[in-house]
Amino acid sequence: MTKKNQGIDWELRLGYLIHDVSRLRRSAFDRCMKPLNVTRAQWWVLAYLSREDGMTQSRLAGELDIGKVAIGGLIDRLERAGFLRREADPSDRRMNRVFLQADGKQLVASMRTINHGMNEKILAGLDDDKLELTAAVLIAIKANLLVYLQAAEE
Amino acid sequence: MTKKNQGIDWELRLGYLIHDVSRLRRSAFDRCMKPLNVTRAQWWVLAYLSREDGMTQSRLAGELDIGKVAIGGLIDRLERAGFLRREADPSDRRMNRVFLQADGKQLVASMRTINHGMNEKILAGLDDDKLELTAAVLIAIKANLLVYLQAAEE
DNA sequence: CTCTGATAATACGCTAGTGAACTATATGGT
DNA sequence: ACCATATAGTTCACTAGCGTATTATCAGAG
Repeated sequence: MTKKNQGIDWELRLGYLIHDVSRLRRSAFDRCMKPLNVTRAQWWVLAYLSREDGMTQSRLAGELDIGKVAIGGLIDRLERAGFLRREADPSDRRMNRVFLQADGKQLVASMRTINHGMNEKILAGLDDDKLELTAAVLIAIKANLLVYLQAAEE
Repeated sequence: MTKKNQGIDWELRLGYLIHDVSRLRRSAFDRCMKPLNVTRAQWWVLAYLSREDGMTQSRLAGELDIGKVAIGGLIDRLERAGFLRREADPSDRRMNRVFLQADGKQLVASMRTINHGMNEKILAGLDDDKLELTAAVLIAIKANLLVYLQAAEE
């Protein structure tokens, strides 16, 4: 009787919770970043780019796990806003490499501190042990999900 | 040294994880539901409605925590597909009440079983203790987030 | 060298969310 | 009874994601 399936069904509760927390976290994030006039999706692009400048669009899409189309649109908007610029790769003209501009770098710095502050408040009152176990459970779930999605591939 | 802040910063890791799991779970869900030709957002509408038929649009928006515009669009599509119907409230003509149609009820039933099966696979190999603690941590984070968002309100 | 197939990016059309402005209807205070 | 305010829903313009089809370019087989 230590196995699952009687009582509350965690399957559903956890699903709701993860969805909820993720959504609320997004809201909070967006609220923080609003004064900087940049969206969450755009922030991710800039953050990844700051760790490795000059990636191709496809590579970026892969890192962020979104489609080529989505990344194209994001880069469009970020380029229009002057935070980065596209540059055709000289050795393979199919590829665009994406480089942060000065404005973009500055923005990333501001965002990092804001983000850090927010995250601290959000995890207030939770000690490391519990967080560690939670992370482990989430990692396990993620692994299951990847298997599941892989299986449905063929 | 049992307090936080040295070593790995959980703030960031957990953030990524929650985001990831939520996203992957959505993907898995969508893949499951694809044969039924209904999206995740639409499924939520039908599920909530099945618990209390005849809600107003605003009420539904509140339950699902999305905006009036979003719910309007979802209901448009669901109505067009014949899963539900709008009906003006006789006592207050500003309101539309939304009712499941026979097709919609049937769909909800199919979805419940599919969803249940998926969730079981996703939580495979995790015992109740760990899941319980994870749920508790997520609930705490959610509470923090609500406080945080509330605070930023004014 | 050429043709075939893979890859990078884009265009297009869809769902889904946001906020702001608007219309129609209710309701409460005077 | 009337006007101000609040509420329900819609429209519009925007960001963001998906899948499919298209175009340009590259790279390898014959």
